[in-house]
Amino acid sequence: MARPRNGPLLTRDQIVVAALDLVDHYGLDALSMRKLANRLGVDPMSIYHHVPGKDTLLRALVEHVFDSMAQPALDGDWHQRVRSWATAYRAVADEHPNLVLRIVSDPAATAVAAARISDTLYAALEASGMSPNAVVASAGVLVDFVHGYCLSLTSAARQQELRQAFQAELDKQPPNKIKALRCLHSQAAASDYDGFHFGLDVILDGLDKLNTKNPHHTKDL
Amino acid sequence: MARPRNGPLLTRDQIVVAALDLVDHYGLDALSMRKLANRLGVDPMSIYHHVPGKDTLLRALVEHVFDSMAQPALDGDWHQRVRSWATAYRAVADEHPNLVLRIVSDPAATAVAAARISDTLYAALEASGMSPNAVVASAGVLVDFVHGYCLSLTSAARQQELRQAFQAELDKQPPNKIKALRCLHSQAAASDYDGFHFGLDVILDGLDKLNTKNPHHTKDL
DNA sequence: ACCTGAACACCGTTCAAGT
DNA sequence: ACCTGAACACCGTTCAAGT
Repeated sequence: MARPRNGPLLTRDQIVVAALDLVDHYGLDALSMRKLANRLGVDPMSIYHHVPGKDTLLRALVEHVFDSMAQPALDGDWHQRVRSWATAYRAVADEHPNLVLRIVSDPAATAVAAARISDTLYAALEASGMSPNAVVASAGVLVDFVHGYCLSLTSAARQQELRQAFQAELDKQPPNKIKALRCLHSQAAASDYDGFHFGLDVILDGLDKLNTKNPHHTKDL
Repeated sequence: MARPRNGPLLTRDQIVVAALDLVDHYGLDALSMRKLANRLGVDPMSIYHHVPGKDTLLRALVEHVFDSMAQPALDGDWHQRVRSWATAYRAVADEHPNLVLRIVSDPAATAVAAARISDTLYAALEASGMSPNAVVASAGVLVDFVHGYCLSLTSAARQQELRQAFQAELDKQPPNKIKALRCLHSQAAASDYDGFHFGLDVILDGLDKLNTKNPHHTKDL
């Protein structure tokens, strides 16, 4: 309760936690330096003594959520290890859906965050016997898929809106062209099927095929 | 030169084209209703007589760029047709990198835009002999990968910044943990290798395997 | 019907001033 | 060293008024 006599009123960590709370509860657009200061009971400008600006603050948010990411399991075959990595990555997105857009769109933040946790992904891929070049290329495919999937998850939170837009678009199309689209639509609306593991399986199978076709390949990607 | 006596000073199409031009040249953040009006030589509020607000305007931009998307080829086997679809989609992102973030993050816009062009993707997947459920799931994987890849392309435009952040992060890591990361780093910096086709090949191979393992499967996704 | 300008409720950030 | 308040240069949008 009693605040320490000497310590600063504000710490960088308090700022980051409060900002993340704001984003998680009210969305990325609801985070403004002024609202954040208000929530911290402080003058807007006080924040600038601990963080250089809003952009740095957002970067710090991304770092913060990746710091709390679960360490992927290190046992099992390489398929399982890759799945474990992807699942841990996805969990971060699930816990902070309002931050996903920033996670996937800020290259610096992503690079820094990814560096902390992607050793396990590279190690898992190396365990498959791929060449270093293939490891890098494969990691790229996996990261891109996971990013795209996390984005689609975020959109799913606004699925009602999406469904309406989709329905309106469907109604404008000639009926003979949209059988498959209606299928997607009803699928997306009704099913609780999770495309995440399906996608991982497809990619892992594809990497298997690449390995058998081309064992110890080094430069013919 | 002479403007028609009766027509309105402003049309929705002029607004969309000018806004896209602003985004393409100066970035998404540089698009403000006020700057747009200025560029059109008009009062900021005049725009609101043709477009209800900024959000609708951004949605219209996405629709506009997808309207100009190349129609994917309809010949060839289903692998080629999927590649053709993905390439056409990617081309849109290449031509409007500053809009990619909006494209992948606005579910309504994406749904509407995708409906216009994804018949070809579904048709291609159906030609592989998959069940309708598998077609939908496979399309999801492909869309997610393409979205993730397009985002990484956008980031690549700011690769210099990314590389610096990455280097800084590398220098902080213990040297024994980062061999693979350094590999990625130098690869990303030096190579002109395109992960796009590699990713498509991996996914298509994975879908092949799924088809042979499980011909005419219907519900065991 | 279309366009305008003033006004409102916001932003991020700089700067000089306080303790 | 840390915090504050006024100020600057912006936003998107409402509203009443013009033609």
